[in-house]
Amino acid sequence: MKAVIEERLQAICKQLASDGELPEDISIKPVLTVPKDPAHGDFASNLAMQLAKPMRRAPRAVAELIIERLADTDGLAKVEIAGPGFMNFFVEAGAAFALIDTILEAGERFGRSTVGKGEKVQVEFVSANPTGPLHVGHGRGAAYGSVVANLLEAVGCSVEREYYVNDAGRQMHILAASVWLRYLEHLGEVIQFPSNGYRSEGYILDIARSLADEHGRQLLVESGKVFADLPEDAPVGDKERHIDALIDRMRELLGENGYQVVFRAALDSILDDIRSDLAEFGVTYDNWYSEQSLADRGLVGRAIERLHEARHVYERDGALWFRATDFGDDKDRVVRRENGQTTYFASDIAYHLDKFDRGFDRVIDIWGADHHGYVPRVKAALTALGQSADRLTVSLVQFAILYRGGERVPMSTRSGSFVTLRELREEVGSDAARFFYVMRAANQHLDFDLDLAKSQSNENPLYYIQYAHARVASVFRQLPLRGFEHEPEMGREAYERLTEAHEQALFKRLAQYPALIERAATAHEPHQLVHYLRDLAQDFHSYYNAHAFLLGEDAALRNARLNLVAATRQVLANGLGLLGVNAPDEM
RNA sequence: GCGCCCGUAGCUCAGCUGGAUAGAGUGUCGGCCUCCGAAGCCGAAGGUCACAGGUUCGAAUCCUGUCGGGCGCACCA
Repeated sequence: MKAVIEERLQAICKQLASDGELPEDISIKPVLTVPKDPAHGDFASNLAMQLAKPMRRAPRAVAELIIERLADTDGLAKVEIAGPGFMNFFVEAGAAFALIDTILEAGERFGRSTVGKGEKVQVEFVSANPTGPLHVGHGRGAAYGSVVANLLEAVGCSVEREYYVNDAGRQMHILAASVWLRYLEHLGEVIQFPSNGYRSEGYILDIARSLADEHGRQLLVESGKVFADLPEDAPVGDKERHIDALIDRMRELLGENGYQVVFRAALDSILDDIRSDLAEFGVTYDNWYSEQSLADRGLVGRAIERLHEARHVYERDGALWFRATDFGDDKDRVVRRENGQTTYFASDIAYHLDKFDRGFDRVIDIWGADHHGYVPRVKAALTALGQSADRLTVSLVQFAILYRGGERVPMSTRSGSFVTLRELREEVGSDAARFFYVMRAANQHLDFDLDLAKSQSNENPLYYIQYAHARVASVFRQLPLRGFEHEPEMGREAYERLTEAHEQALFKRLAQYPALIERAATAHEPHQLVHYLRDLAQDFHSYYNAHAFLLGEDAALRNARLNLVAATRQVLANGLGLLGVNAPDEM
């Protein structure tokens, strides 16, 4: 019904233009909103106020003009002019309630649409360095990214979910060296652990042990040979030099093949862990994209060449710099270091070029908020290479702070006191974790209350919503016990009798669902869906408490109500489904 | 110093891209189970939308400045 009125208004605008009332070039898209106050009708429009100026008429006069031309719209009971010039639309009861049938027929598909027109969208999220298990910060990105992907899919985009594996950087070599040292130690060597290696992480020991199980003593080298002549691991200055020299020595002693054995063992083990962790969290990917593969295919070199051909690079101090300041960044950026190695940024340019080469119309990157300074340089590089940077959206996810017993849970990666995503899931469950993560806007700091997420009480908004769903299921379980059955056809004839305020409110809420999904999807804002579901659950609970609607002897009315309630359950289930949260029939 | 995010009820947050009397949860106070699940419902109290200007029919929302909080500012990834 909403769409029908909007189309009519659009047509009227065109008429007005052709009648010379309105300049042709003006483009106003009539949009109906759902007023908070039911007295303001089923829908409201501010169109008359927007047209007032170009038409040089008073808003209320414009409204009258429009209403005259709306006279014969089917299903429209009346239109009122209110306040400064709002038009309030009242829809005929029967016409409106037909939506209940639409919901029941569409089932799981209700709320899905094709407004995305099959646009190819890539959502890249989490992409944490494979140097250890995911922690709670990554969890928020995982939940957010997967729901954004679900939403975009729901509005008809063709979505690909990707994890960018940073398997090429120096951190990975440090990881491999750390594993190797633990392996040597496991086989009885006495080692000196570098202070900036992965020293206290327990999973390093596990990988080292399984390395020993699989390869025995094949990778064993006496520690004397390893550490001879290495520069000191000074507390302040020489850490970097020390570990780099250690890595070089390791490659020398093991040979490239031996080195790769350790490297792969470390990477594969950690990646497997991340993969299963995310899968248990309901997050799956279409693609795991290796950073190393970019270099292997020569794409990093090619990207730098392209920048060079476009004359956007220059040499200084032996390094090659991209002139990012020409494209809005505050500094120029190094793409190839003095030592000849390309930077992470260079890989990232190649990576983003490749995304567009793979044919995505739009690319969404979801990053932790601490990377925000990185956005301008990536966009600068894309612009410099003739790509439209508008097609890249970077969503920044703010940090989550855990609270337990009213106290902030200390989290620091280096101290080893961080909480892993796995621990969080085990403590509160995947449903609660996902729900709480996306409950707030992504650009909002999140206070994650562990006690609340665990509590099975009215304080917990997730339980409130799931309870509404379970309650509806319970109603339908009760039916046969009371000698009734649900006859949708009979109910269909009695929709105009759903006149209670609670029924009207509940129905209106259901009607908003498709538009809400569209908004949440285009704005990349899952929290809108969370709030909607909370409101919908509240409408249902209020209705449920106000009327014993199962008990009446009036079969037609009872079935009309059952249809309404069944539709409510369907929308709750669909919404929770997009959040990746269970909709239980019993709790 | 520069940049990004944020500032709304005691607390945690919405506010649908500028609309009608700024809303929820929680907490506080007071009610509701002989009846479909009380994990629920109903009501009350609670606000200088950080502050000061500006834009216009109309601003929590847009612009400028100030104050306060968080995060960045590598030839690391």
